[in-house]
Amino acid sequence: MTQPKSSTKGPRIGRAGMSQQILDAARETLAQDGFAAFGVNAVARAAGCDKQLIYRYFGGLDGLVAAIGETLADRVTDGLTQPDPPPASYAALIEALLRRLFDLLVQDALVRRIAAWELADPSPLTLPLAAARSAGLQQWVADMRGNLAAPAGIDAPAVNALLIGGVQQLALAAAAGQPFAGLVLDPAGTARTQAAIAALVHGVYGSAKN
Amino acid sequence: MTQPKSSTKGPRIGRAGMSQQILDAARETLAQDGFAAFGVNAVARAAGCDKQLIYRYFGGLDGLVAAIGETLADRVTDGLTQPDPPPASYAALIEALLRRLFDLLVQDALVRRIAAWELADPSPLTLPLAAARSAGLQQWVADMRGNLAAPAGIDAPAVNALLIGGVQQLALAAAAGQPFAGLVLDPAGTARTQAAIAALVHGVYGSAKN
DNA sequence: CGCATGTATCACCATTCGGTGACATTGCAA
DNA sequence: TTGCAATGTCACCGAATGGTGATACATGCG
Repeated sequence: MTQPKSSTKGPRIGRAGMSQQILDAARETLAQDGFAAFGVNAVARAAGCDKQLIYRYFGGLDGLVAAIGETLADRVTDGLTQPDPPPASYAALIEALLRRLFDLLVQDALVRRIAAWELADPSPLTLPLAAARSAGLQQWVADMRGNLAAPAGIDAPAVNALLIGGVQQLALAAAAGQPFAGLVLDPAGTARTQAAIAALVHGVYGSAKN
Repeated sequence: MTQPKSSTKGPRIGRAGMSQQILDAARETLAQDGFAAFGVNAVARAAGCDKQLIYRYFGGLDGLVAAIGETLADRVTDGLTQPDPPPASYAALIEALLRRLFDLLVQDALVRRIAAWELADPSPLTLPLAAARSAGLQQWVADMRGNLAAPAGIDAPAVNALLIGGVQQLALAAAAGQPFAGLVLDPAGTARTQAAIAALVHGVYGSAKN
């Protein structure tokens, strides 16, 4: 009974396979349990391997987070992209961005958890993550903008930052199942949110096709 | 040398004094280090007493958080209040609310950390905190509103939730020293933020004195 | 064959955490 | 004075954390 029937040590899937497995487990752990539960032990458990491999292949948690960050910008851009006609105005562009960002955050737990992480526990670790998320947004805008421009006399970056923050906040609260500022985020509340987005965007940027 | 010169045990400041000391230490710990570092040991260390007293006087962390929550609504309402003329329009009311909320969150680390806590790690513990924060906002609005009402045809609760969320998000990012959505939150960025708030509010609610 | 290199795991370390029981001291009250 | 409840501290527990050798196994190369 003591003889090693099936070898438990030694290479089985190889470095490349195991690295990918660890990376997937890290994403899943972070997406499911948030950054507070995100550690070497938890990831190793989820990956079904020894934590030593995380140090060997990624140089610790830092490297693992950096690896997640490298694919994050594309994940955001892809998550925002849907096949439909290009926006006819700057207002329509921003409205589409906000609506899809809301949907993306509600659906993609990883991106949502990362957003929450940046806010609650900013650290050198989260800086590249924040940059990657921002880059993903900007990439989508660059892809879709065409030659649309914001109306003159309005500080579009500041206005957009505010709106993006609002959407992000509501999406985080929705995922938490908590009402926010008196707004309950059930399906009906979601519809109201989208209508409010439209009202705000067209209120500042105008409904005309500029 | 073994005789107890100055007694280290036994009552010194009494239950009331010690409870207050613990409560203060809890607020400071949460404000300084955030919810991730907020635990029985950390609070007891900061209060300079044994953690057993936290269990005795508050019934554990839960009760301590609840005690913090009880004073939170008033803290928010007071933090928003400043002596100045009542708003002349619904738009001015909301604009004042948003500007002051931004300032409050930037200055009051405790309120800010609690807001971040609700987002990053929602739990039964944070529910009363979220409710208290929301109640503080609503109390201020009730005090200031007079008989101003939102323009018809606009879902004011949803719009306001979005704007409040945006302000909150920017304030959290500012405290973290991180740019948000391309907006750098130095003094100049803060000025731009306030201008963007005004533009958005008057865009949806109109500049007229309704 | 023999041996080095890469792969994967186990065992262990010090530290911290939340939580509890036992004990010393004080002050009030009978 | 005696007794007792309240106050405050200490010591300990099991569990979990991040981190580091040492070891077993597999493979390829000479």
